Amino acid sequence: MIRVVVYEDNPQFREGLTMLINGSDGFSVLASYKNCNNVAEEVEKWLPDVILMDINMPGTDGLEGLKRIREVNTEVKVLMLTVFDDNKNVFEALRNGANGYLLKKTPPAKLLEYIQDATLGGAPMTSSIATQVLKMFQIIPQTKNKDYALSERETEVLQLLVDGYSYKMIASELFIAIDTVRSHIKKIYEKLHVNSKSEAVAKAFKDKLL
Amino acid sequence: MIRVVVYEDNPQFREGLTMLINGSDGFSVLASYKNCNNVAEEVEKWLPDVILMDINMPGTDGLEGLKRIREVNTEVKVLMLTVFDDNKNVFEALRNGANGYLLKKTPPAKLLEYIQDATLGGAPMTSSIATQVLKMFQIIPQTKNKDYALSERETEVLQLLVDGYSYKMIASELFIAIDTVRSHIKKIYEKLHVNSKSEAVAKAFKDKLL
DNA sequence: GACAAAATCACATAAAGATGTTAAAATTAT
DNA sequence: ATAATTTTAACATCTTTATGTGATTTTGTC
Repeated sequence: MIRVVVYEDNPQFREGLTMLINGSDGFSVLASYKNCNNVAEEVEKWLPDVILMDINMPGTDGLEGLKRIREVNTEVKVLMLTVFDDNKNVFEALRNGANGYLLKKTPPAKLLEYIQDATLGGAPMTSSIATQVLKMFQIIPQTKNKDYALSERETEVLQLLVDGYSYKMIASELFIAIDTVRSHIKKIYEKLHVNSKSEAVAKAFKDKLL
Repeated sequence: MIRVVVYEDNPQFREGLTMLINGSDGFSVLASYKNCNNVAEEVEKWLPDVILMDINMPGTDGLEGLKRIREVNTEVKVLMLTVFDDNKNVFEALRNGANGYLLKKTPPAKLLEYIQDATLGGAPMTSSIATQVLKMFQIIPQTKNKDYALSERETEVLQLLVDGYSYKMIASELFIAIDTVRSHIKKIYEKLHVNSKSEAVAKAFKDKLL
């Protein structure tokens, strides 16, 4: 039995969802609420398998509700429901640990399937949402990770430079003489084609060297 | 009729896929290949709706094949097939425009469903893959953009520091005295709570200040 | 106009960093 | 085993940076 809690402000839609789910074998609505004002306590009380969460609700909305849920429960599957596929909300929801993102126009049979899918570890999404998600990935620039062939020790020293250590601090951290630190850094500068600490640090960030 | 092209080096699996798809109503395999060596021409020749693409193949592998496909065709749906859910490959594939990612152990009925799902704009993924994808989103840090209330001039100076300028260079770049540069930088350090150039640079990157 | 914040500049000094040269151990690769 | 690379280290020197203190000039705001 898949146990569901519903958050949806529209009474008609809330009732419709409840009837659909309760009327289906293997599904049961434990409770339904019209906002997320007390979502943390409610989730801890019911311990549902799946939460259907409307995005747009008066009072505490779905995104905020999701955050509060994840503070107390990382297991429950949360499916976001929305009328529009708003790019920003999709991203924000997934970043905050939503398990799926569905448009409200999803047909009843599909909805049940999606709920089950979520309990099995899937990430059910309306296809228009899925398309958006895939596009987001393509926006993310590739980690170039240029290879400057830094040795292990050099990488270690660079890491400390990035962390704001002085030569003296690096020396004591690595139990080597300060002149050795100089040697390493000189070599690092050669390899990175820079000639100052801050340039090396900037390059480390830009090229995601660490 | 959903028109499919298959790339898979294992003859048994390739034949199995072909028979499954051809034996199903509404699906048809146009061609199947054991590597991606000529993937661009093949895709342009067949213009399939969906491509099933094995990741691990001798010669040109699936990831490289995907890239070549996207250079000539952004419409065809490409579903990656793999034995293991290797995090790195998943990310790389989605970044390069894959439409879905399936484990080879996917049951035949599900596979057909996934193929159809892809043609409808979905992003079919085996649930273990979907979980990984969702986790990736959570790794992406929110753009905090902390506000240290740097003045316009200070921001300008910080930018030059990040670009590796020395005090002297900044002075000549901004047509001010080097002591003025010192003043600004002292103020910047106060505001950022740091006390060296490289720390300021690191902080600028970390907090996406520029 | 008064006031506050920002930008400008100067002088001094101690600390940190950059650079060159040289070279011995230790480790790794061939 | 020999060569190549890496890691270690010392010494000298010059430049840059960090920090303090104080002051004048702009600029924007009430």
